[in-house]
Amino acid sequence: MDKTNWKLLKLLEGNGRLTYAELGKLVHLSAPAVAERVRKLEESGAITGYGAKINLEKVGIPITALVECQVYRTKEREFKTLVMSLDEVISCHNVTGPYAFVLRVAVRSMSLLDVLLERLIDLSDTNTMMVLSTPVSREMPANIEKGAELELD
Amino acid sequence: MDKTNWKLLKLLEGNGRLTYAELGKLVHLSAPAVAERVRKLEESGAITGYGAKINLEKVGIPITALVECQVYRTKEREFKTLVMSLDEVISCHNVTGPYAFVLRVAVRSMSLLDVLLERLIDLSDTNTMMVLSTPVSREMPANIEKGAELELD
DNA sequence: ATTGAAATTACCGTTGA
DNA sequence: TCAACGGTAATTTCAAT
Repeated sequence: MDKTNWKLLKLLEGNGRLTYAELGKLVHLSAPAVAERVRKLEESGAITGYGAKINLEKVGIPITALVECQVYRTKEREFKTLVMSLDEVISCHNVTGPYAFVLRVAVRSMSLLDVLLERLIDLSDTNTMMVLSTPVSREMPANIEKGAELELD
Repeated sequence: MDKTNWKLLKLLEGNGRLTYAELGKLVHLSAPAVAERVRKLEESGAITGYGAKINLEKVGIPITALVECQVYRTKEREFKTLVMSLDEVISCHNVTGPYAFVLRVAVRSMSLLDVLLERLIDLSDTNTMMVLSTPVSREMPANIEKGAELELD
């Protein structure tokens, strides 16, 4: 995990379709050298895949909310199952503290949010925060180079 | 925004490197037809780009936390500026409710989390939840097809 | 179907442990 | 001396048109 690999990760995070030749230009390496590094990053699980970035507003899903869920003691497993089955749940974090789960949900309309919350309320006490804007959104921290000359993996 | 476009979005979300030919097979369309659809999705801003998916643990960043920040009335702008400058902040949502901002942060060590929280505390009251696991994480809702034959864009 | 580009392979040189 | 890494070049595959 040297500085070059961090650069590659950051470059691929920003544009997952850069070619090895292009990456090579940017990190001052040959295409095969880059290919080998990327292959190892993929093999080690550091890179788990490549995906399109989607603007939910532009596809007709204008509403997103954060939902904190204080799950009833006996309903933990049931809750997890429910959450994983709900299409509208974009992310679900299991966290420390009284609110065991924090969900990010995306819906077409407030009425759909309503029915969603109804289902969650059967198994938990919820606290809902509507997302007004998202000034920061990325896959990994910026400027790792600063503290990083570590031996990893 | 017909059913085929939803399928394309979902396929590209899962694998941003699928070729037009491969996509064509999966949605029963010719490669050029798919290319044209994807081009329009990109042009309209529905697809904003393509990126690598990164496993933070595997790259030596094992700790992530959610931080709710109740920003002091007079410090809103200053807070936003600070947050956008912090490398460790992966996402920042501006939300309704007393906690104006919810951050997701990723760090190498608890001591780094400590210094990060120190800086936030100057401008806000914070509540920190350590992320134990993330059972769900995706870019867009699953199974949009259900309610969706809408005319969008 | 053709053209061009990118991925991959093979081979060799350098370096550092 | 050997293992790891990078460069060059040739080949093959494959995607875009």
